[in-house]
Amino acid sequence: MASADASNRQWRFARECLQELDRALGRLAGRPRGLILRTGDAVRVLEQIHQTHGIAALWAHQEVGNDWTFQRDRAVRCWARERGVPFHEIPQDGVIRGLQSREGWRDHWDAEMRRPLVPEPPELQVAPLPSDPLPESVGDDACPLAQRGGRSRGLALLRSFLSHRVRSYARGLSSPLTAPSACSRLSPYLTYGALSLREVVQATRRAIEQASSDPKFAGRLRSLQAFEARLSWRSHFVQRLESLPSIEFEPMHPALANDRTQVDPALFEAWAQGRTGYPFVDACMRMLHATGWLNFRMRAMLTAFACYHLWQPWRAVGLHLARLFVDYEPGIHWSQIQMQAGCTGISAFRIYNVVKQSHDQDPTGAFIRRWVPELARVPAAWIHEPYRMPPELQRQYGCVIGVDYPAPIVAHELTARAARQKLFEAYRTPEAKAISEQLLQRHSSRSRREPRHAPARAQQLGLFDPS
DNA sequence: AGTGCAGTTGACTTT
DNA sequence: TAAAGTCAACTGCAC
Repeated sequence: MASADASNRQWRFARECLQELDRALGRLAGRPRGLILRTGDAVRVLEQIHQTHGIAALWAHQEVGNDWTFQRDRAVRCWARERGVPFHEIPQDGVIRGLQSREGWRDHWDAEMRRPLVPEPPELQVAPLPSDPLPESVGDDACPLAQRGGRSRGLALLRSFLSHRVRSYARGLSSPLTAPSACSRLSPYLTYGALSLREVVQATRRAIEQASSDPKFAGRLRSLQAFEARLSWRSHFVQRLESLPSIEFEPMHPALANDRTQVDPALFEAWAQGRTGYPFVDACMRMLHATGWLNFRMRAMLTAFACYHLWQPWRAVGLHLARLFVDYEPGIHWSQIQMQAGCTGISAFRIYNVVKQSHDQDPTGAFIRRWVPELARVPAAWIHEPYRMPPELQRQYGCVIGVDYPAPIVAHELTARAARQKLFEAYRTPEAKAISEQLLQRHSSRSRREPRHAPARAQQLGLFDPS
């Protein structure tokens, strides 16, 4: 495996995208296959092709990936310079390399998204080069319920989302029960480039126009606007990693840098495998294991539970989740992990109450029963906190705590309170506040509208809320 | 009919 | 898309 954030479920998705691209390019070239694939060290592969055929120029998308892709691209740039091969990298998603100030960034993003799509070429000439086979798998993480890759599936999802699923978007995205169908599910297609952000934004804007002009579709206007806003937040976070690549390894704000550095193997594994004794947390983790996807709010809750209630290091937490997300996108991921772990110093701390979320998002317990079969017979009254059941009920419902299902690994109210205290102490000092101010200037968004409660909230840390 | 009071709601603050 | 606490305004009800 190339790096600690990579997993076979991601590779399988990418592989399916490549296979479909291969066939599509083949059609343009009038052959069964159109893609020439090479595996191995990028510089060595390029050098070999250059030796045998001569490379006139390199064209690539400008990737904002992890440190591994960054180092690879640096090596390729270096090689291309040495060999006198022009290397063109095309900026993606409105992200700007070498950005100095966030001023005007939103307008730049708007303009990028308005530019016309590049048309498909009428035909293609494929060089007569041999192609390596695609590796079958890069690990044993099968994830059979994961989304399948390929542009046609991405387009079908885009159509179904904008034509009808978007109606339940605003209402359905918070609960893990409704989110799988209410959310667009386009994220992995955007991550792997099977769909372009620009084509998704443009399709969304057409739907917004339709909803604005046709009363029949007026009801979905809010959802569509919320969706477009999230697409722009997506670029915002990728931009953050582009501008501050250290956030993959170092906390943005040093206030807690020397705290929370040790993994507690028992607590961490219980969280990582969905055995915390909190049914809603465990159901979310197990759904993620099984499907490779979870809605945003529940991702945030899992992260907060690990980093606040269990006080585990954000990077270990982030790596585990990265491997489980089929749609792992480094820029979004590390920005979000740091925010939800309280490492940025420029966002409000969100310490979720996992029992409250359980009641709010899964009132009947249907979601828990689906993913935590140990609790299948426990009625709604006890399912959120089965450890409160009297022993005779535990026996009656076939779920003895500590035997059939674990007891809670921490007392969530106590550990939440402790985390809150530590956070506010760490960020209260004048030095910490000064650093927050600097980070805010450089890496927060510039909203076109004034924040609603600017004066009151400026006192606090929570100026900026992406959601 | 007006008063007292428990309980609710919503805006806002604190952690 | 935090949660919990505070407080004032409001509501429904008993008397």
